[in-house]
Amino acid sequence: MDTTAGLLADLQWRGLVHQVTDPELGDVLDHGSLTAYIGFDPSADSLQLGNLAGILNLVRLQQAGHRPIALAGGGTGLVGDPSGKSAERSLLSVEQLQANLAGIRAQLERFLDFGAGALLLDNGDWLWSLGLLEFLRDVGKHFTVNTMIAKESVRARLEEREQGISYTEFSYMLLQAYDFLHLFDAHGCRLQLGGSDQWGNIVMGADLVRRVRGEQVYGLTTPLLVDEHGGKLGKTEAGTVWLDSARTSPYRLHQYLLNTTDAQVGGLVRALTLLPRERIEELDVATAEHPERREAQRALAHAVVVQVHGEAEADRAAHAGAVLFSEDIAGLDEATLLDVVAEAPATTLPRSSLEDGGLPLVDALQMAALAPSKSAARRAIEQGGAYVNNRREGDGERRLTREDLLHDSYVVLRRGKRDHHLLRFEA
RNA sequence: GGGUCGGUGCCCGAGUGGCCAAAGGGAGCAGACUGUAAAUCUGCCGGCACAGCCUACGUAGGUUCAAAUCCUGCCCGGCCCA
Repeated sequence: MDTTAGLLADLQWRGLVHQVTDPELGDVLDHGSLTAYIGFDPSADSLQLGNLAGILNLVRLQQAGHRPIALAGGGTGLVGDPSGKSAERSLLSVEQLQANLAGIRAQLERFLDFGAGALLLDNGDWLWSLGLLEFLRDVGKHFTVNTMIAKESVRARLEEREQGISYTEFSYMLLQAYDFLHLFDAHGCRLQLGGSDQWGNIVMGADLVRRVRGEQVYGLTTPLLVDEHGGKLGKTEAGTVWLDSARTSPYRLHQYLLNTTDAQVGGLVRALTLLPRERIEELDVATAEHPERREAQRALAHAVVVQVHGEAEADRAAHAGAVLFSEDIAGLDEATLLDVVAEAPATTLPRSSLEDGGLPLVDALQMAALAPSKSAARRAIEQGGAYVNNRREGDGERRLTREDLLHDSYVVLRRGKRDHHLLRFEA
């Protein structure tokens, strides 16, 4: 890894730097080894696509010779961060939290080399044993309520007429500040990274270390990645895009990224892949000159799926997509058909359901979860948004019969342009 | 604890006895155009046995021929007072 260009400069070029507590951070990073951390929210048992940018920043740090710490918020997760939240969060149970931490741990191990110095810590390890009085005297004393209520995340909630903020969430920022102090003491950690919504929390942590230990530490935030509609990256109407293949299949992940808009793709390639600068600049040119080829989108989708699920899964996802969107399904031989459709969700039904006049297409669409209700399924059909074996159907009364079976066993349903589902009929 | 304002469909937000499955906007879905893009245009957007019926406006009751709209209890939240 070429570090002479400067790690911070590279991050800036990638559009991953929103704010830095001190411009000298660039020099500090380039002249010596630093320990840095990012906190991950354990509100689910899997990380999300949006977390990938943070994970990769840790990877970049490690590759540049620094020591990354991934901090799972097992303690703070019990309290809930008010940042960016308009409403009070519901509290997680301890058991739920443990399960979530285990899932997240497994995912992080794919990216960071914990054998080579990287650390994975759970702040529950020190927050659980922290006494209230000790905390109030040692930490609370260093902050005035005045600055606390001035924080954007708190002020928003104070001004909001319909929603207040509980004392619990109000205290969150102090806990996070304490984390930084603890990591500084225990591991010499001098840098905290986070999304731009973490700026306030990060600054408080850096302040605390400065006041209590008289040492200079740093903070860096990355811009929040958003999709073309200004929503958080990886949040779709169908749900969150997860890094866990059981929640979001590699195929779905691949498709999600392949559909990135031209305007967005450059930024995502920079943030979500470790591709070298020259390669990324090639892709920029490709997008500008031949947007219809979507080379950058393909590279993005491929790179991300390789990182998250491995080479084989990435290839399968790409191949399946290519076939599903271009060729005539009915013409495929059985092996190819199954191989391709294996990437799409599938449902097995008894063969007998095709008897007695057939299975109403409306029911089939609903069972395949391609429509939330029969009414919606009927509408989709009548509007021309439903396909059987990739042929459009317009009749709301349509029934599936043996005539529709491919290779005597399968029916491929499609809703709209891109949602496929395999029905497998067995005796 | 007292006062006061409020809880409407995925979200925001109108409605304040019938014309309300509930204006408007956003999100979402489908179709056309395209490049499995963006923008734009069109349609849809509670459910079902679908020209009809059922369920819905925090919750439980009540008044009325008729309630999201009126009354009462309860739950939840904001603000103010203690």
